[in-house]
Amino acid sequence: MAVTSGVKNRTRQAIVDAAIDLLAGNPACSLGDIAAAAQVGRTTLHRYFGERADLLAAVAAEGGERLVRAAALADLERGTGGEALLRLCREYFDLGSLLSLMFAGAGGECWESQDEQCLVAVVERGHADGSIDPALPADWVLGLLWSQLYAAWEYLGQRRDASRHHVLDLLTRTLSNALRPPPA
Amino acid sequence: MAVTSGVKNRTRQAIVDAAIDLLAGNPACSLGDIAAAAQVGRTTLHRYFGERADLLAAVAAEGGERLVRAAALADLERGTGGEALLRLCREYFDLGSLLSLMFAGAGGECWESQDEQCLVAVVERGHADGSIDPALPADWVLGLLWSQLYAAWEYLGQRRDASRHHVLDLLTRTLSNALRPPPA
DNA sequence: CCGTCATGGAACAGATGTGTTCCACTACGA
DNA sequence: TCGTAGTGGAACACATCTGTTCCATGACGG
Repeated sequence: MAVTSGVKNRTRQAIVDAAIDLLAGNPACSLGDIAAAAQVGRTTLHRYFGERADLLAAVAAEGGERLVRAAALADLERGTGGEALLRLCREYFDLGSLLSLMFAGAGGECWESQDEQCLVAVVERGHADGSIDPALPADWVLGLLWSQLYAAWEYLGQRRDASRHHVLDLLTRTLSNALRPPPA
Repeated sequence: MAVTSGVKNRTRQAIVDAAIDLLAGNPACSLGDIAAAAQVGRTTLHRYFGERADLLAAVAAEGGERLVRAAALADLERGTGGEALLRLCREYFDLGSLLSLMFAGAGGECWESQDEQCLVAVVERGHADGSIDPALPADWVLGLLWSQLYAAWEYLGQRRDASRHHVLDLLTRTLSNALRPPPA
């Protein structure tokens, strides 16, 4: 049951990708719009995802995978907690419209459930090694990470003249400053 | 034409208030839900706001007024730009669910149009007087302000044990750190 | 007591989205 | 050439939201 036809896989992926892009802009968008964006008939979409909830679940699953992949690329075990968090931030920034989806979709309930614990551990490592202000609770730090990521993504979308690299630089600077512990 | 009946004013205000609360949680919520939340018949709601768009416009107007009022309370002319921005942040924080609405409603297009310029001036004052890192563009700083406000509001909503004052303290600390210029 | 003011409920038509069924078309391999 | 897999279009019933109309009720002042 593992490998379906290559065509089916590609169609399914096209639908999920289109769904992520459109739902990021408008969480209430219609299935017809998604099908059109995926260049697929609405009938075909329903063949892959019987109900809207099925598609949303697939989107959540895909989003979760991308987050896990990004976290893996960030190599969270290396260096101080603060450094690891900044690397993670850079990887997350590449996720693009998925970032908007996290905010629109009730702050992301599902895909973070187990990943959350892992990230909390990184922040607490930062608390211990002095790279993150211990006065900032771990979940506050993570909320900060997400909100600044979203702000950066929006900023990039509105100011087309700003280069991706420049925005990432601003993001890194403000986030690392925000987390920096007081000079003791 | 200025003063309608006191009853009408109160009913209208109740509808707008309910709309702000519900739309903040779900921008696609139905007029029936809003009417129910305002403890008003759907007929009455339609009597005050012929179309959904009319209600949304009233919500935007009310939101704009609240923002302007908050900005006035912050006394933006006083002190350094950085200090003024932190005072503004504290005032905005009291706006509650309106914060969520700003993000859900496409990042707030209308009510900021003229206010935006005023806030940009405050940030630039901060650039000049050395209280805000000049490497951070003004609109980046404002985007940061909004995103952290949203994060703080969400944090307060999820962790009911955290006191309003404590969250405001976290917000102030991280925001002022993020904007602080490098030690030169 | 009577009129009006503000309201709520019921019912309706129209629009939109959803989920389903049925049929036709194309590509591809046996 | 034939059968199958994957697809798209048309049509349908169903649900929800919207905007409107009509009528009944309670409050309040003259």
